[in-house]
Amino acid sequence: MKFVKIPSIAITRLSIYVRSLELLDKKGIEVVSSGRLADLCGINPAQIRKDLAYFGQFGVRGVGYYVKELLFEIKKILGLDKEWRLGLVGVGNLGTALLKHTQFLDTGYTFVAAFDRKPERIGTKIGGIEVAPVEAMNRLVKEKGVEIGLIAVSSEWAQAAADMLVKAGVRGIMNFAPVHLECPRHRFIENVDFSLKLDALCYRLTTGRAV
Amino acid sequence: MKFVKIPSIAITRLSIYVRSLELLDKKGIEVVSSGRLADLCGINPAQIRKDLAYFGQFGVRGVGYYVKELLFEIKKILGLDKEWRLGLVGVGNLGTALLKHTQFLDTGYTFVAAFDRKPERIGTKIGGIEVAPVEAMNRLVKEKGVEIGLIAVSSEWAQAAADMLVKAGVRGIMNFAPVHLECPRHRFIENVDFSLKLDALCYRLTTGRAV
DNA sequence: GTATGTGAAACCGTTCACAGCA
DNA sequence: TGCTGTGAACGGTTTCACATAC
Repeated sequence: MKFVKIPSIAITRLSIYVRSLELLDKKGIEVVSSGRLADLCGINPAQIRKDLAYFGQFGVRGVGYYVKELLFEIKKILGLDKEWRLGLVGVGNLGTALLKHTQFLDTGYTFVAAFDRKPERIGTKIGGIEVAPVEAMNRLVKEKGVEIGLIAVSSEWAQAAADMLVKAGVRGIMNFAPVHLECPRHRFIENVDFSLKLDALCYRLTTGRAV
Repeated sequence: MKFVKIPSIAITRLSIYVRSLELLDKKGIEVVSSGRLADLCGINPAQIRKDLAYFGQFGVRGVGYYVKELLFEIKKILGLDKEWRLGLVGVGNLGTALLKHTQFLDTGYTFVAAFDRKPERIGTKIGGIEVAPVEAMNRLVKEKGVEIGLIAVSSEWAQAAADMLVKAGVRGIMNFAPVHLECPRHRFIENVDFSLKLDALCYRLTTGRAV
């Protein structure tokens, strides 16, 4: 077994391939070359072959890749061959939108719990999930099997929310607050920070640079 | 004048510096070294100095950077020394959350228009903005001076929304739909794609790799 | 013939280390 | 002395080009 370092961005690209492959599969297309897939994703064909090579040999020389097979393999690599249970912290505007975001339903993600600090929100039902007080987090995370926590609270409370999730045993966190969070080793945080993206857009519009 | 290529990620880091500098400024701290700022942002000090060096010399050797001055300069570089007018396309769950997201108010962004296809949503007022039909886009973009368009429609409609915005004269687009959009030259698109981030999180949780 | 898989080269971004200056 | 500004070294990612296999 060879140990090669896998660029973290390669993982993101695998997700992009999954999207295009699902589209091809829906159209009934059975075989795809790295060149064709590259066009669909806007990525260099050699890049695609290299990304796949990190994990094995999935293609047939002179032919290409079988769509269903490759889709299955990439999903297995990413861990998308199971259902993931999500817990939400912060049922404000964004949190509510996430709970109601039914598009999660076709992909392997399901909300199983939602938490908030504010008493007036406790007990309300949004997207079929009853909002619980943060004090119930330890218990509910275990009961419902929450594996990934989504943080949709204000910047000031985001770190506290992360700490509570970690303490309750959650190992993966998606943070929507525009702030850098700390977490212990073997816990993972991904940040979704759209104000950074807005700023980048302003820079581009101001300078005309393609960045 | 020297032409050096500026890494696009450097622009994102400038936004991060702005956040930390605003915090320092609020605390009344007047001078900061690259080392101290590096600690706050979780970034290498040499990286910070290099990022700033792309745009000029803002520090004082032996002293550091004057917080207010550096803040002013970086904001000018990013184009954040003005108010930016936003237009929203798609007033569903996410779109509604964005309109109500009052945190935009303290940063230089303001929503001035919102559009939707669905007749039942037209005319409703959300976050002080009246929802208009997409047919009114050409007129309203000019009237209200929309500079940046936010796309919060489903994947199927995202490209159509982008085309309409571009046709109406919008040069910058933030796309929240999980799909790759095409646009003409000198138009800029930034994608906020949290399903890619979720997938990356699953990979990390599955493999235990820090990526 | 055609498309994959992969070493090697090119490219780009980060970090080091120190010269330059207050 | 202390910290910035920056050329050079380093490390990682992307692209090329071709051997390999169907």
